[in-house]
Amino acid sequence: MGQVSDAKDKLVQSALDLMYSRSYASVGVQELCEHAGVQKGSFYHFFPSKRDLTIAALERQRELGRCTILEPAFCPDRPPLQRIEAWFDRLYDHAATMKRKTGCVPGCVVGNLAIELSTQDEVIRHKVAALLKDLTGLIEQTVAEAIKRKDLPSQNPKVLAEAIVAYMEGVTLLAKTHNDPALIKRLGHKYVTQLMGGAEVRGRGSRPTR
Amino acid sequence: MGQVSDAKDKLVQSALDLMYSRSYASVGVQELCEHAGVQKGSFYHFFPSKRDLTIAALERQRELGRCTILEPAFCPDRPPLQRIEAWFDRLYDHAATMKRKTGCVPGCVVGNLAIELSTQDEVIRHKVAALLKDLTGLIEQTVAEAIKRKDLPSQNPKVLAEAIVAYMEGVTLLAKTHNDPALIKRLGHKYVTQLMGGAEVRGRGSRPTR
DNA sequence: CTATTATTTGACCGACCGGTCAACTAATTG
DNA sequence: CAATTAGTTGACCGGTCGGTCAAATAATAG
Repeated sequence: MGQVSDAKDKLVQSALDLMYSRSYASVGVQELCEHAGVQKGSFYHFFPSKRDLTIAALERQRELGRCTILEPAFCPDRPPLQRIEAWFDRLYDHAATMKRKTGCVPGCVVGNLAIELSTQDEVIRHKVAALLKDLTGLIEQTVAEAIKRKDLPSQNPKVLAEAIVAYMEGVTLLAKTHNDPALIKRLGHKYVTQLMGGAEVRGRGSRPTR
Repeated sequence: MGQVSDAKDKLVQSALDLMYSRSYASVGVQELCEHAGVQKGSFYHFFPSKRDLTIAALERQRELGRCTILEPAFCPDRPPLQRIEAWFDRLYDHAATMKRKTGCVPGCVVGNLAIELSTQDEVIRHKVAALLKDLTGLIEQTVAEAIKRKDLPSQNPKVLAEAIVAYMEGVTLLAKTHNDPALIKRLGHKYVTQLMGGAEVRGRGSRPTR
């Protein structure tokens, strides 16, 4: 009953687009509405506040990231260490595409909001932390598998996964700061491998995938 | 001639304090002035814009970071790899202190502004990039020394230094997101060492400092 | 057709934003 | 002393901020 609408979705997508390429604070409700082609009243019909829209946008980012980056890279018919390589490859491709399209390397949506809002908004901080925990879980499974296959020396997969996520966020931050996607390529594969203690050759092509 | 004033310094320090514990956008010129005990007109007597104050604050942060973190940690009578360990130790101490004092882990001033403003303000982006380049240079010298001493396998010190700075920013980001200084301790020493290819023992106590 | 419900509209709110300015005060110089 | 200069004051500017609301509209259910 009543009319139906895609305004909610459009608002969520606009929030993701605009906040990703700039920042939370620099995107006003006004601009959000214009970008989504929606009136201000409709905004507050669907979301009690700008913060709530942001939470929804983060939720959407979780799905989007899973479909476009994580699932393709962490596809189980690749050996585990190559999944992580493929992940960094995709991050590089994404950064390069964004730079080509917008002139800027926008970094990581999650990391961006984490840094901008963690000290100011506990609700958003928790949401962001949850997304990162999820990601860490995925990495943990992957390295655990690599350890089981003896592609990696025996070690605590949970802490290692945290380290890898940290490294990925740091590399992304540097790429954004220098506005240079090449940095991701340069700091990708090799150093993640070293970070894992996987050193020079170990685990490379233990299945003939390269 | 004319009266003298410490308003400029007070404004710079206030900017550093406030923007560090929250964000650039969330700190208004008004609040900045109140915190510094200065009138708005005085603000614009010393700085043409909020952005210029921010640049000055970043410059101050360079000196502050050098004195309180970098110089103590990278003191040359420690072997090079231990300097990097000492660096992460100091970062942990700092985060823990901030958490105790303010309830929040504020992350890294430079990384925070990098993420918040890199896509929006080229001037600030360049300043931030310069500070990170400086830091990378210091790390590069350090790892180059370690390589020369054979504490580290032969490799490109420039790229390795970038990787270490990235890792440090990433760890700091995670600590801020989870509001947990312990994360820095957990992800510190061990994984930096691995990142460098310094693996388990190599280079540890090659001078009897432990 | 009527009642109900979901959505849309756009004017409006007080607060705050970054920035300007002319008048004023205090210290120094000759 | 007067002149010069550096710093201070606080009112003021147009614009934007996040958020509210009452009335209008469109789709469905009975």
